[in-house]
Amino acid sequence: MKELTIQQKKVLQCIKFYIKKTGFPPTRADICRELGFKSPNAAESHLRALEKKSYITIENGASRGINLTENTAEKSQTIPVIGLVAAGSPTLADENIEKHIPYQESLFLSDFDYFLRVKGLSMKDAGIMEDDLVAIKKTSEVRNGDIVVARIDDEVTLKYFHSSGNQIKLIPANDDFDEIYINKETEEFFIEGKSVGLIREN
Amino acid sequence: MKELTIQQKKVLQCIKFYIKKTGFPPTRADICRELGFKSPNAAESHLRALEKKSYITIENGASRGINLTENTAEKSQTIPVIGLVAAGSPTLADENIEKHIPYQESLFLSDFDYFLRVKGLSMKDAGIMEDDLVAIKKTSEVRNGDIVVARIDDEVTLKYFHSSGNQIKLIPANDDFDEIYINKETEEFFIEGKSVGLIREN
DNA sequence: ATTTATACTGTATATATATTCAGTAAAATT
DNA sequence: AATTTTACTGAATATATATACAGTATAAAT
Repeated sequence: MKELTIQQKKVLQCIKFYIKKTGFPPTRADICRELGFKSPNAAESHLRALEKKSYITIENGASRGINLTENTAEKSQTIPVIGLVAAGSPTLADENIEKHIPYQESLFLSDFDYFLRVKGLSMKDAGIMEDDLVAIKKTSEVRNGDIVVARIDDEVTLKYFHSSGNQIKLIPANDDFDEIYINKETEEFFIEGKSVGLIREN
Repeated sequence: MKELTIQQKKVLQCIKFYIKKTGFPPTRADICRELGFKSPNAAESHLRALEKKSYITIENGASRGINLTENTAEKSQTIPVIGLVAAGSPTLADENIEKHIPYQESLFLSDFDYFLRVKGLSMKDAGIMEDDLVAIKKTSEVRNGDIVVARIDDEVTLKYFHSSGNQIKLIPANDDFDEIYINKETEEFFIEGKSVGLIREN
């Protein structure tokens, strides 16, 4: 997929927006109106450039005969799947994103920001198995008993959360693993988010 | 939403199909071609009827200015959630359907037919917990090791499947539960489908 | 019993629209 | 240094398209 110029991106965005708004693609004149061009040929040439780069197809002779390519058409929103990397927090940076999966609003009861790919079996008694995708909502407002994504010294982990006084307990759901105790005052600690759902692809 | 006549339904289907195929709505002439009308006014009148009944909106003067109404536009399909009822098989009959949840193709690796709401903890070591939604694909082609929905004497259960010779073993993933042995020849037994994924809403 | 909606054919036409041609100019590529 | 791509203006035009008008006929609603 060849890169688009800034203007070409604007035209493509304009087409997408127009379709979203009206349900049908724009004419050359419509594009000119939206983007301030004074000649329909300005739109025409951009369209042909977009066609050449395979972002759209054009049905010759048909009015509004613009069709967004499969890659170009906005599918239902997608949610990134992030690997649980030992070092570094789960960011939405490209290099951490495993893939995107289609997302439907109201898939879970709460909205969420990304899926975390689970490594290891430290939460197996909570029914969270290796390679499961845990839906994570980015928040630091968590309650005792929540399953949270916690970062301690650049290490990220998924555990039950329990706080009392200055002490935070991170509790695994597996007897083979140990509880982690953190002193709020002295130790660096951060809650990335909490689990609001789970998907397993098997 | 007023009822449509057979012809109006055909026209509406034609519009939907055309948009799916081409990415933009049909002209009056396109509709005539698709449905065999000889006058563009046949299409025009149907369109105005559909507009009157609020199935579409028409932007006057614009070519292909047809827009499917929110209700008319096909949303993502929904998948039924079925309770694991002790007696009786999970059918798609209305009385068994708990609710529908939005479905996105390619949510799981395989397609599937319904979600089964899990009762009990007989599969807890497989990470399947109470109230989880197991995505079930209706099939009787299962392999050893698959998690299957089996029906024995009108009782439905979710277990690991293992077959050897005339004997079928249904194995729970919980030491508190017993394995079930079935003789293919003598006992009535039926595989409803197999698990291809899981969703947990928490 | 009368009106309205459905379901078309057939003709006509104003205009909406794609598309070509002729230019200009700067930036990027070869 | 020469060519191609980008990024437009401006004018012209064939045709794609919506839409009105004149009919015919049957079914449904009031």
